[in-house]
Amino acid sequence: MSSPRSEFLRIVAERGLMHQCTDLDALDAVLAEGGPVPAYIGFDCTADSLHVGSLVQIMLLRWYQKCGHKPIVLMGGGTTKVGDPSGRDESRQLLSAEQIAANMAGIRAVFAKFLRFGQAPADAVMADNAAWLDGLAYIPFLRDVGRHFSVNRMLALDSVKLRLEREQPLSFLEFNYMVLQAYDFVELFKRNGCRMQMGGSDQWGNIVSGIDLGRRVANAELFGLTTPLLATASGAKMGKTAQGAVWLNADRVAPYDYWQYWRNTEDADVGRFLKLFTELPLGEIDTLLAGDINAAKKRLATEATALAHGAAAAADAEATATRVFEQGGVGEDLPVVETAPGGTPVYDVIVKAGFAISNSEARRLVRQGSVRLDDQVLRDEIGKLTKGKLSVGKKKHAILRPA
RNA sequence: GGAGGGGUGGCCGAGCGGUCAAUGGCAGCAGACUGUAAAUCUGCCGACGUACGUCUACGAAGGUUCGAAUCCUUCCCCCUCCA
Repeated sequence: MSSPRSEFLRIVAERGLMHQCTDLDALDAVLAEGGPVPAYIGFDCTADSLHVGSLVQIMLLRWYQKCGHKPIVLMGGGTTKVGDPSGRDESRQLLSAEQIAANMAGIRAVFAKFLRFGQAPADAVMADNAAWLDGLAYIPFLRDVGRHFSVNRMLALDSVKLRLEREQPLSFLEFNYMVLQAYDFVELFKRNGCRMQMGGSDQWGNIVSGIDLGRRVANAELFGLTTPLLATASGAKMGKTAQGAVWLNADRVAPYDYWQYWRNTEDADVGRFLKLFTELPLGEIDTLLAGDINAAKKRLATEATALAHGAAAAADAEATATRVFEQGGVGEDLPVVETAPGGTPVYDVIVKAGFAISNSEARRLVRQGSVRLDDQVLRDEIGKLTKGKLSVGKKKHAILRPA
């Protein structure tokens, strides 16, 4: 297909958001007809927030809505009880119903930042597959849905095949996951007229299963579209740092740290990330890339932070970064550590600031000469501090303040 | 059910009675170089303690021994082949 007629597919192609699509031409025709076409992406409720690893999918839904279509966010309240075997060597730990409910609430809050929810035709809606999965009756389900699934074919799908090839166990529970996900798609078609499922490229098999099932049980023409599996230029998974995942909610990762995450993007990734994780026009991105690479990174950081935390928080993060890194000062967004009246030992302060996970590690940092107070190297690993700017290495800074 | 193989630090993977807090690789952290980048080189990398040191750790529980990740017993889990 040379040039898509629908705005959505054009953007998706231009920005590198698409990996595979089941029937690009037919989908293009449907989307170009005008009128909101509902499409969904499913999210497991395995944590109480989403992280940068899910950001491409979130951006996809955002663009989808911007193009006048209706995004459906499907919460896997039911499927999370089963666990998706895709891309994993071990089965997921089973979560309790309470945990799942709590996680769902957290994820909902993340989406509120990225999508417009409401009752209008192109407003986003949120669904929970527990609504139809929890009450399923086993025998009727097997007869109505199970008979359409070929075990022979399921065994050939990557999610199953890889596990078997690696001689890792695959329980019958997990084996059912794709059946349930396929059923979700059909159920969303029946309930919301949902025509398309999107997801990461590891979801391809699950998505196609849903399309097949839709054709068989509902005579529906459904579509699938996947995003590329993202890694940094040096091969690391997106969104993983030493401290853990880069979460999208401010409780877990402060806007300042979120901004820093993007600021430290590898050179080779800046262009790709600007297209994927900001909404800057392509022309402007080209201009940025033609200029100073560090300016482009700052722009990336500010734009991405604005999407997740709002423009004000993004501006604050950037202002703090400028003061700290370019002017050697301090900024309001730096983490604050309160010190005890008589002073708090250096190592203790380092741990409290989150720059080391144990006293031993903090002491080591001091011994290595990596710790500074107001840009003066500290050598005494038990010395007490009361106030000033504490720095560990080049990037970690915190403000000490007497309690 | 039978036969065999295996469970070691975040991961992979050596060790197979003392010199083992446990080789090596990856990941991570810091230093140098730079641009808050990458690559490269160097150092660090269980916890607690200013330090001599102490404690916890090699699937679990017992045992043998002056001394065990290493030997014995039982148990749990995983894999392969056979039924």
